[in-house]
Order: sequence, then structure tokens, then C-alpha cells
Amino acid sequence: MKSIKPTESELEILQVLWQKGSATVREVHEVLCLHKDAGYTTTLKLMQIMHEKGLVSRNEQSKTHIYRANVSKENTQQQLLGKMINSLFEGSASALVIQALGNTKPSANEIEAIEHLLRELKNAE
Amino acid sequence: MKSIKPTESELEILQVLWQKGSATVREVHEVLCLHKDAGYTTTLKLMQIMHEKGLVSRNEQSKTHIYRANVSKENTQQQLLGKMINSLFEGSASALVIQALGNTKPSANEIEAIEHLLRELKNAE
DNA sequence: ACTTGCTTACGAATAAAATCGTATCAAGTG
DNA sequence: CACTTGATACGATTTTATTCGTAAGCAAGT
Repeated sequence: MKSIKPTESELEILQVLWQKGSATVREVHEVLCLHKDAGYTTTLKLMQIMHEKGLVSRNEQSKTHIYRANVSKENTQQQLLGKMINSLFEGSASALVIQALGNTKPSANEIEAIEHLLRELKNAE
Repeated sequence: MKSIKPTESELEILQVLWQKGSATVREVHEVLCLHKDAGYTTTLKLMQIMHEKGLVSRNEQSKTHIYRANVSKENTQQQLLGKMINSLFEGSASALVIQALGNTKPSANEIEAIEHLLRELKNAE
């Protein structure tokens, strides 16, 4: 189990890759630019570093490389969630859950999904 | 609504302060040393910086200053949770909740608490 | 008065992350 | 062929976070 910790900017890039499946630097950069303002070479450099670290893989067949995330979204979420639970919620996942639910307005569907999961957890005892 | 983003190390210190209510640099440092290894002046400097940023307040009556957190635990949790939901869970709090619950074994009591909260949310519609 | 021990203050070194400028290469187009 | 366009590579700079060394103050205790 490799446990790499992507930085803030790396996460932004991973998100785009997760969403699109695969993308060129330019494609990623276009998306990032919507929110944030940075030069093209900045994005390029970041993705090169991520490649060195093994966070992404790339196909170099054509001159324009095509990147893919090399870590799964679920793993990464789990990783960072776990860290947050430990560092901010004294290790209690349910404390985090309650805090998260308390401050948002989940839809009826979402509530239903969570209740369903809870029922399963109870039965699994 | 001030939105300061504590760094990793600052969070460690805040945690101690939240837990103890108030504490001197040495007291904080003792606790940190259990897990991590850093010099006393490092902790001191961090807390001084946090003071400049307004993350903590301090009583300077006696030579040995007494520190308090100046941001609430709940606010900070909310802040970081929100950021995480946006950056890793496409803005869906329930996605995060499900992921968090899926990978832990909440106790019956905790499940009960969450179900209770869900019922309240439903009634509030 | 002098030493010891604990404190704060502060500057500087180190490390890690992010940003950008410039060089260079490969097509495609006139 | 000369020129433009869009790509990578790479080094340098800037910014932010972390760490620590050293000076200086103050309050004992001897």
C-alpha cells in the first residue's frame, strides 16, 4: 500500500484526470484556469513532477503526452479522510459524519442512501 | 467570517489547546513531543507565528505566557471539511459521509446518533 | 553578587511547493 | 526553405512552512 500525499495543487490536477479519464497538459490546464490563474508551464511542471513521483502515468507515443491518474480516487479519498479524522476529529469517524451532515442540506435521496448504509452496518454486527 | 487556514503543524498545536483549554508553550511542547520530535524553540516559534496570525491569543501577565485557541474547533472542522468536500468529493457531503462510514466500524451508539440526526434533517424539510 | 534554569524574542538556515522564463524540438503551412 | 504554432524540458526564482541557534531577561537559590 503506497501512501503518497498529493499536495493541494496536485489534487486539483488529479481531480481533472479522474473526471476525464485521460487528458493532455493543455486540457488539464484549461480546466484549472477556470478557477485559478497560473501559466501553462506551471501546470506542465506540476504534472512532470507528479509523473516523477508516480502519481500519474503518461503515454509518450505522440509528441503531446497523454496523462492518466495513477492513484485511484477512492484510495486517495480514504487516505486523506483518515488523516483528517485522526487529526481533527480525535479518530472518530462518526464525529466527522455528524459535523458534515449538520452543516449541509442533503437531499431526501442522499439521506435515504445513508440510512440504507447504516442499516447494513447494523446487520453486519 | 474570517477564514484562515492553519497549516499542518499549527493544527497539531490547536488540537492541544482545544483539549486543554489553555496552556503554556512548554505544556504544548510536552504533548507534541510524544509523537513528533522537534526542539522547544520550534514549538515556541510556531506559537508566536500563530499569535501574529490571530490563530491564538495569549495572556502575557506573567513572564510565562499562557495561550488559548482563538478559533473554535467547530469552525475549523467545518472549514476544512468544506474544503475537502469541494476538492475531493465534488461538493457532495453525503459522498464523503458514505465513504467515511464505509471504511470504519461505528459503534451501535454512534449509528444511533447519526440516525437520530437524519430523522431531524428529514423533519426539517 | 553570581550562577543556574527557564523563559521570550528574533534572525537565519533549510526544506518543500509553486511559478515562470527561456531553450529546444517537431510538425504543418505558405 | 523559412516561419509560425504548440509541445516538452529544465533551470531559476519566489513563496511558504519548518526548524533551530543564539541572545537577553528574570527569578530563584547559594
